[in-house]
Amino acid sequence: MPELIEVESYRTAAARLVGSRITRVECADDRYLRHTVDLLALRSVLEGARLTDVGRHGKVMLLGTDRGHVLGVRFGMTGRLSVDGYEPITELRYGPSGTGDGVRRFGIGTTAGAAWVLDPRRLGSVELDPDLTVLGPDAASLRVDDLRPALRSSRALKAVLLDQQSVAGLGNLLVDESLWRAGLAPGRPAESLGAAEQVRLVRTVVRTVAQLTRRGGSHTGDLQEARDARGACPRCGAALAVDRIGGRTTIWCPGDQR
DNA sequence: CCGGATGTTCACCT
DNA sequence: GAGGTGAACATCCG
Repeated sequence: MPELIEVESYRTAAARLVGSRITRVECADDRYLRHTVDLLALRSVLEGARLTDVGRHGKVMLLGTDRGHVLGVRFGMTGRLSVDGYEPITELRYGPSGTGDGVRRFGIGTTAGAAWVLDPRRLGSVELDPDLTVLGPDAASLRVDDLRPALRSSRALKAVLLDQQSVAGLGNLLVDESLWRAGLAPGRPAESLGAAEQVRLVRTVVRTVAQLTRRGGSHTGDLQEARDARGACPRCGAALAVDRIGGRTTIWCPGDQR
């Protein structure tokens, strides 16, 4: 589930722990720790530290501590966050909705409560002091000047938008929805966009993220229903195309998107 | 049984 | 170097 919108809801839930002290760190499987030596090392760095802030960049949730270290949490496709039993998102399309121990991949206990990452497919990960310089500007506040360098590419427009190095936070659903709203074909070379199209694209991405956030998730787009049904374009009624672009299934309207 | 799924990474081609 | 493809990760669902 997690695209930027979902991770933002996790960030909000975790923010209630700000100011507390980390008392324990749990991780049953070291494979979940990326670029982080092991659980013992992570514990020595985090346990006893105070949680100073909870941030987010793209799809990465960032837990800041008073020791200067930051813990980055990625949720993969099926990761959810549970804070003292409260889950901002409980319905996951590609994973079970239960909270069994088998999916509790990573946990942080604090003086104010505990947070658990529930991730059946284990596609998420946790990383100490993640390198954020490899991520592009956050999609929620994207500006056309920030995206222009990435658009100077011969790759498919959709592939560029999915690349977290170009712009951080967009996933398959948000990209398809944004391109459909902007009337831009996903397979067009990114470099073929004119100045007006670039502006339209960025404006549409920002608006789409904001609107679907209010609606409650990346799956609440206008294209979603037709996407699930492989149906007709909600705008013009023509049959939607199903292609593979940027390595992902892509639903789009060849009539409306040019 | 098979294929695909809101993600990322890596090996291997062209 | 740039890009593309396919596999892998682990689980559920149609």
